[in-house]
Amino acid sequence: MYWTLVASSPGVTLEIGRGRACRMGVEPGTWSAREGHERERQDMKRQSEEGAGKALGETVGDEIRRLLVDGELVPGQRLSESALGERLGVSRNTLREAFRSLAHEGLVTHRPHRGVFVTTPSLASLIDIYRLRRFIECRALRDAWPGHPAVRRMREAVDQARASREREDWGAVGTHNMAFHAAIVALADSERLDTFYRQLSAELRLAFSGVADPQWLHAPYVEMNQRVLTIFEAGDVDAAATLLEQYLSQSERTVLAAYARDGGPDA
Amino acid sequence: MYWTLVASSPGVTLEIGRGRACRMGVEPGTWSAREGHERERQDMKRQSEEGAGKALGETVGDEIRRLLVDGELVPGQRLSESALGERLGVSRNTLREAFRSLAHEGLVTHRPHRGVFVTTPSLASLIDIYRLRRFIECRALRDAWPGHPAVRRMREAVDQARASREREDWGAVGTHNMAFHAAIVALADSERLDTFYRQLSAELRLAFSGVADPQWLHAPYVEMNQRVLTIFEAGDVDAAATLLEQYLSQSERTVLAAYARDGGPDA
DNA sequence: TTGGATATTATTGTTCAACAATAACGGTGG
DNA sequence: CCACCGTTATTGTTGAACAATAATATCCAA
Repeated sequence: MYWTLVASSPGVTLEIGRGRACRMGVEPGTWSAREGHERERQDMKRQSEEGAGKALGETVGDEIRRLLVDGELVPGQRLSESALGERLGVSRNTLREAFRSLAHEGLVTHRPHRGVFVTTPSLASLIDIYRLRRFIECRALRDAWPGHPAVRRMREAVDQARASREREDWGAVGTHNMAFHAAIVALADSERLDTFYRQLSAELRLAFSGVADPQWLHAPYVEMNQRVLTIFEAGDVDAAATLLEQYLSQSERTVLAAYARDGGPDA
Repeated sequence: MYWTLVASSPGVTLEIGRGRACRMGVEPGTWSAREGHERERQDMKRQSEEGAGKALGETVGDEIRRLLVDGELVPGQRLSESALGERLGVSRNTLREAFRSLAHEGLVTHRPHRGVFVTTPSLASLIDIYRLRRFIECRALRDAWPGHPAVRRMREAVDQARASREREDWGAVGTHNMAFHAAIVALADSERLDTFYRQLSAELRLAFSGVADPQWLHAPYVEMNQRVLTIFEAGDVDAAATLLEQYLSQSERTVLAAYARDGGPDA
């Protein structure tokens, strides 16, 4: 059966329905690397080929996100369109599209005619982010259903953080700690809230990247996460939420102090 | 005083400091209209000239946002790059950059190789949005300081909504009602939360646009806003928050019913 | 007629080259 | 030290071109 297509106001068309299924045959096109950074450039292409229907622009965005959390790009850095485009093997236009997404997430800051810069979190940003974390996480924990699937994610995050601490892999400890909090937010069962929280995390991570001493930033909280989880699983959600709030306030003080010392305005 | 520029890893440069101020002389370039939609095209250009350093791409995004809230673009519509670009007088590349921002806000949905569509809010989205509204607004109201400047915005929104109701301008009633709720969120004094809520509002507005009968969607809530405000100003924040929660739940039921009737899957 | 495979077409994805516009830089002269 | 011009590198934007793909139309056989 076929449905008809109804045109409307100029510049737009209204899709009513669609026809039958279609074939999916794909023949990967050849791609020639030129000079320098060939590995990364091929990675981009391959990822885009394997990724199910994802546009190259989005793949580039993911790659830049990775460079950010890996600390290869540090706050304050200017991202030159031509140079970064060359490095990633994409054109300026494609890169600019990726920049727009990243700017919307707050990871980079777009200053017209001046360029795109890795966002330097301000003291006000940190305070704002921590206020929101208390706002969101505590409420999510308090209202949670103890049997929620995300509880399992909380448990896994704590275990993995502990394992990473044994290996003294402080970066991984930070990652798993953050996963613990993301799981708390997931208790609220809101897709939009999860997305929002992911942005907050990414921005917070930027602030961490400037701190000289990641061990003290992450290690102490493994046990605190464990305690929150234990109390929560015991069924005393109010106590768990209260503890979480104290915990977040303490974390905030630590981060603010470290920021003032290492990652301040003189990045 | 001049600071030096320090280069780092390939593809990026690190800006340490900057030189002196610079002149701002601007000579507006000529721009030739060709055929059709000349008014809109010139509007874009003029706005971009007047706007302080805003890139044309962002101006285009704002324009599309306007078309969306004005109902000129309805959910489900496909936005052709060439046609819409022609209509707005911008190139495809510029338009695509604007699309990326809009997609990130959830206003449009990007389906690779298929095009950009005005987002059709699902039932699940509406439920999610309303849950978040209760989550955010009630807490913001409960924790608010009664002397907060946003209280004045709440009052103004109620007054303007009432005035618009007299004129039977239901679209404006909806706008001011939403401004009332945005003001409530502003009580929390969080820049990020405000941005997030703005997105939720925009998405909700999309859902409204498909509803046939805007009067019943907006008119009843003018008085409820008034009551919430009165109780809040009287100092009983808990009662105000409780009333707001009931109010939001009722609104949700109304919207869901209207959605199921008018704006359902058969858009 | 039905169903499935193949060709066609319109659109998106991406690159490239070119130019306009601008901010930063360097110098000059007071 | 400051204000006033050129220079220059970068971003902003365009248009054309081509590749890649989804949707459509065509065809052929059962």
